[in-house]
Amino acid sequence: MISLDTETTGVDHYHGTKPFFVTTCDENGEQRYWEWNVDPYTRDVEVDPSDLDAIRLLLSTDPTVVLHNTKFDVKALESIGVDNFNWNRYYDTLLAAHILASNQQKDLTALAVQYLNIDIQPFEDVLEKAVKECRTWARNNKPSWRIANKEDEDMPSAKEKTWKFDTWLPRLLAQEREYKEPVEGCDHDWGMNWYCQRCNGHRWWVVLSDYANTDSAVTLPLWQTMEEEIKLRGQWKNYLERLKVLRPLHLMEKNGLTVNLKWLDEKIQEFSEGSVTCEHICTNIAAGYEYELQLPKGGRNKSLDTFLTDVMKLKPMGYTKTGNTSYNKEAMEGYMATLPENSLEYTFVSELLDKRSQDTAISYMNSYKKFGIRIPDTDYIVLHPNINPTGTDTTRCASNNPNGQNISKKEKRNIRSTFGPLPDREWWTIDAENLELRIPAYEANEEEMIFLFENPNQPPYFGSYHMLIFDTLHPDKFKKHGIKCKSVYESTWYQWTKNGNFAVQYGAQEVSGTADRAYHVPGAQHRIQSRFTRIQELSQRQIKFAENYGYVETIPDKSVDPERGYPLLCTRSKWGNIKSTVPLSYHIQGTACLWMQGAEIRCQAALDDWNNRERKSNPRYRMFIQVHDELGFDFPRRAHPLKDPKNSNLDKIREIKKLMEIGGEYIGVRTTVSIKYHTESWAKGETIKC
DNA sequence: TTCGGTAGCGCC
DNA sequence: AAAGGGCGCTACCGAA
Repeated sequence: MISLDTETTGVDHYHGTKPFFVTTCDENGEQRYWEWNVDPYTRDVEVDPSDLDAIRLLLSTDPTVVLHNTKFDVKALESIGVDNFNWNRYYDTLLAAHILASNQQKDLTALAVQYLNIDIQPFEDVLEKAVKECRTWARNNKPSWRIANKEDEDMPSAKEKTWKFDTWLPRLLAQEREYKEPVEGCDHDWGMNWYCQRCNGHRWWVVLSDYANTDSAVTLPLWQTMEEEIKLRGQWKNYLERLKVLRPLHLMEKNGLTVNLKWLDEKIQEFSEGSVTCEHICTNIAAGYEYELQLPKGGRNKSLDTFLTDVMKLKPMGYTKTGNTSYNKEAMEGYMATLPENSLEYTFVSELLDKRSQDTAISYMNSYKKFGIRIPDTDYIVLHPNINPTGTDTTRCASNNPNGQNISKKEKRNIRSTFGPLPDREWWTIDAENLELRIPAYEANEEEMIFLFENPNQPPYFGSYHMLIFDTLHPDKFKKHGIKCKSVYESTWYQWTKNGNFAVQYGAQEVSGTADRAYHVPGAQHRIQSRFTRIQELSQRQIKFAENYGYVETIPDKSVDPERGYPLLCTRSKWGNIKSTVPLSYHIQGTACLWMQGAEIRCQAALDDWNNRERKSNPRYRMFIQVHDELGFDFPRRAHPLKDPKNSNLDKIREIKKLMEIGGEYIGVRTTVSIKYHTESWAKGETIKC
């Protein structure tokens, strides 16, 4: 068993980030490490091929490898041609940290303190100090060096703490300035000015290697402690299952998703013009009040605040969590509902709302351009959003650089329309249907709801949960129009019913009236809860459990561990008690995302099988994104699934559908998926029943 | 100049 | 004492 860690020139593996330091440590504490120079003008790493052979050889002896954030190091190694990492023999301390304490800090420094009582922070502090000093020196003395910078197009992820991208700098500067190299074996006594009092060596030579080697040395004992603890808590099977999802996610990230650059530019242009028009209308209205308005690029600034509060004298519609008057979307919609439609105030508010939504969309699209990699000879760029399975308090994945999970599908500001398969490819997107509603319904045995989910073709609700609730709240309307209420009240009562349902799903408390306001029906939540009492009881059980133990567990998965679910620590209020809104929400959300995790693992195995059979150098059947309950597949383009099923990918999609839906059987919930087929864009999908 | 908090808005 | 869960990104603003 060895631990392995890499230090890199950044985090953007697809923009030239490379490892310049690889360190390993075995169970006897023997360390091996490889360090390469970074060209300061290009940031290219001058890798020694014989070192690569040594690393490959080490991996080929099939050790069990322990890493902290496996996907990152595997991508770093792959970028320099080391691609024999064995996904069947590794452990990850980041995943371990999540299963042991889902909502606590998970960085190596925090874990070393917590599990080993070792403080490695001083190594990071001294590294930070050295790097920052070196950056300042380099900026002043080597203007053509490529110091990490937010504006550098090969570092789209550089935001704050940019110094972390330049940890290669101290050693280089030590050489550049001809500082004396510390004598190996000397028991260094570092003085205040970086010099060793004993051997006269300069600390910049070793500040990075000391830091990195400490990390790899700590990782093994950390893992051993964590492994024991995971087993002690009866979570070993759940942990092993969790390990399996990293490879599918890794491949998903590598595949990435394609955006049509022309469509993207058109959309940016359209929204930019739209935003300017809104801005003009707003500033003109303000001018009528003799107020020189400076609209913010983001949500709000002082100029806007003053205008809304003091000049137009709008009464507060709601408050931010710190108690300031809120001018968010909800407040704006509140003004629009109460002000006369032909008033200046109404126009101002609606134009401001319009401007904001377009500005948000523009900022997202600009980030796609920043992160996108051009695909030669096409109009497409490809994005590689990072997917972080330990980024949330539950088992949900987070996504960043760029975030692939908040791409607008609103009708008016649809951005998914700029995403789509390459001309020789086709996309399939598969959604779990009402997954987070089904889980509590089946678990609590809420019979009326289960009947609905089991009989999607039967009257009166035809499988629609929203319609069931609609009838509960508006029986007269439902009696009159039946299922047609959906279209008759599309943007009013039906939409409000959906809004209220989501509020309840995410834990809105009855006493707050939040859900009632969303439903536009006083007392709505109470009426619903008295019709569906069992889910309410389930919630109480989860709260009780969380109050006793501090966490909730997901529903045990029979294919993983029939005894134990995955533990999720619950958020506490500032007074230290469990927030009552959390336990059921985490229990359901956590279960839903493990359902998806299982689906990803099973689907990737099927894709591997198909790809191996084809024996092409590039895997042709791939997953490209997951958005919590939606999974995207990128397949070679074949015939249309309805027009020419035999020559289409329909058989493979049927298999995928089966592999996804079977996950419900393991948790006692009937789960179904809906399937869309895309040849042009992510926004345009044909529903395929199969 | 850097950094963190606040706010707003996109997704499920 | 309060009562809507989970995220990431951008802009703004004030303090370090």
